[in-house]
Amino acid sequence: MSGSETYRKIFRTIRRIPKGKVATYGQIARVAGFPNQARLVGYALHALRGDRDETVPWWRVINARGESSLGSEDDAALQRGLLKKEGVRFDKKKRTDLKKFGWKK
DNA sequence: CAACTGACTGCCG
DNA sequence: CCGGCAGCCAGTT
Repeated sequence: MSGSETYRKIFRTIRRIPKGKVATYGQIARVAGFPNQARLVGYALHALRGDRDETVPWWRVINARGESSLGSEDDAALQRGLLKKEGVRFDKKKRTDLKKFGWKK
């Protein structure tokens, strides 16, 4: 179990991301109250993989480069698919424009 | 208890 | 634009 208070704040923040927008790990961390701890966000989401009960839009969280940071290209493709369904576009390098689709808090 | 590891990031060259 | 590197944290071994 990873029901720590820290993770809850992170999940709560991720749920605020509006549909059709994406946020970076670092941004989530900052908004949740943990500046410079992007990795912590990555951890929280990684733990989420086993807990499907948590309704968190994990696919709206990407790295600072604007691309999916998932290990396998397979999962990355799935994430892009979910985002594309919400209107987020990716270029041929599989990157998205954070200036345009980035979540403006 | 120390060493590893990983859904990250900013800085350098 | 891209690879390399150190800082950061929590959960595992």
